[in-house]
Amino acid sequence: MPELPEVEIVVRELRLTLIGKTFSGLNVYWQRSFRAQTEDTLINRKISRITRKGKYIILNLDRGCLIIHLRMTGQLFSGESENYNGHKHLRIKISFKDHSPLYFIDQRKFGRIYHVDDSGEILKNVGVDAVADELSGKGFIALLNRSKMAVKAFLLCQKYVSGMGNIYTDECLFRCGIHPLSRCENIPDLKKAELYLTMQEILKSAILNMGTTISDYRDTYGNQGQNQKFLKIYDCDGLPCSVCGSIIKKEKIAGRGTHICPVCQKIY
DNA sequence: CTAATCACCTGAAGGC
DNA sequence: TGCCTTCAGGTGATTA
Repeated sequence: MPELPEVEIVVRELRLTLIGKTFSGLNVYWQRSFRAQTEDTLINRKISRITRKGKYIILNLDRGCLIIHLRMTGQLFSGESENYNGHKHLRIKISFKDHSPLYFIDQRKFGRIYHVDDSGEILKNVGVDAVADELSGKGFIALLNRSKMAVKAFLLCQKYVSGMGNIYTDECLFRCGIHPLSRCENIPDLKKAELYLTMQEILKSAILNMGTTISDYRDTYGNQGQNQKFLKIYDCDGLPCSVCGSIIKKEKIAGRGTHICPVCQKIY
């Protein structure tokens, strides 16, 4: 469910509510949602800093860190707006010394919370964040030049660039007129640069719109995002393309439902 | 190296 | 109503 913009919203909110808090309790209702890869206990650890890499949320503690991935249906709720005790999909409840809770709700049970000494092992195969300052246009083009993958598979694969998911990948490729099956190395340099700029713009404006809510995504207060109102291709199959009027089709590419304008998007 | 398929899970939607 | 299939914002392992 959540891709980079949705995770970024969650991270920004968690910074406001969790920094400086000290753990006092942990209840795990679905064992596989929680992985302790350290001898240390969470109790009495204090949250010092909260960061993000791709779709991973990293709570840095005074010792070790807690890494959270929401996968498809994971949600973090601060409990400020509602009490989620006894919720059907409550997998983990974290309590703090000030008695405030953090709920991890996850219908499909794919999400994970890891307690580790160091984030290195979990993040070792996660590439540079798609909106990080370290990823320049030149750097992005260099990564594409080295890949023979279909561009959709490349963007979905998190090891080169991280944070892109199915929605934003379809949106970026449509806006650039690039067919998702295009081989990265075959895309003209000008188009590669355009893809970089489009990716920055689409992800950043989705953050300004508080993320995309198709069905499950909510921020930590339970609010929906607004970005779904601005999607031009995702979930638009059967509708006319906003640029040329052709009917948008949907097919399976890179293992995912993929939305394409058959006229606007060119295969390279 | 790239691609395809399954596995992990629950629930909503559509066909018959 | 009910049963069956397919699909869903993700990713990791395994197999061609």
